[in-house]
Amino acid sequence: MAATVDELSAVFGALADPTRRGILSRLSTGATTVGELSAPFTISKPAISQHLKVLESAGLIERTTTAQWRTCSIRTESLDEVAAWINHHRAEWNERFELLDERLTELKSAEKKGTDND
Amino acid sequence: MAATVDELSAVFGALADPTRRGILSRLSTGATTVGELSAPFTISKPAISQHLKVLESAGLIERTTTAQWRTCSIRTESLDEVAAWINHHRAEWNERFELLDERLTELKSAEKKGTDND
DNA sequence: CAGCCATTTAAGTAACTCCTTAATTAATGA
DNA sequence: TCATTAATTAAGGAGTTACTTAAATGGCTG
Repeated sequence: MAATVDELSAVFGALADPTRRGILSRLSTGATTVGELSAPFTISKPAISQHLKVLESAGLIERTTTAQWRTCSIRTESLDEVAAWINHHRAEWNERFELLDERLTELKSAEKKGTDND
Repeated sequence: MAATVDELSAVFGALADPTRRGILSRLSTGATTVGELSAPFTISKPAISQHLKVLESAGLIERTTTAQWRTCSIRTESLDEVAAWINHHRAEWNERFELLDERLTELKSAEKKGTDND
């Protein structure tokens, strides 16, 4: 384990990988085993196992052992933390952008030339 | 303008670092220069510069050059994408957990006969 | 018990991250 | 022009991540 990564970093880090987000997406249709979980992915089972370990230590999933099957299921609390962080910042930023938007609207109505870009 | 998987990874990855989240937090009080931005951190300016590059390529900030100062400011669109992903999953998961919660409540009220603990 | 099944651990590797210091670019002002 | 200031690029190192294959673990079953 590397020097105590804070929870938020762990959760964001866990979500930064498309395979792990895929696992969570699949898991949101219901708890399942590692074998089923790894089916849609081309990578090996040990690789999936490692991803699950990351998700577990970030608090995003729970694993319970039933016979030889490890059932994975989702925990929402970590997501809630992340959502709180994001929404906090979005709220602040959106206030600023509303002010900015007013000024830009003024400028636009003055400029009104109409060039499109992507 | 639609979110691709890679964009999402880039944004989550960018948010997975406490220094970068600190930069964003500071930036939410207003646009500023790299020098001011790096003041509260103990790491070198090039390190901050590198973090800014990550944030910029994730679409979380914008940099404009005015004389020898690079002004950094926040973009919210990437955050919106992330928030959408999270809220999508939270909604799904919360549905499942509400169902679970009902069953647990039933169980609790059934148990709640002789024991007083939580 | 022996063998099978689902999954994890172990070991190794290529690529990436985060940081450093030194050199570089670019604008300002005497 | 030359020195100063602001920030970046370059080069490199320590540590981490994401994968691989091979071996091990733990439970089930014939």
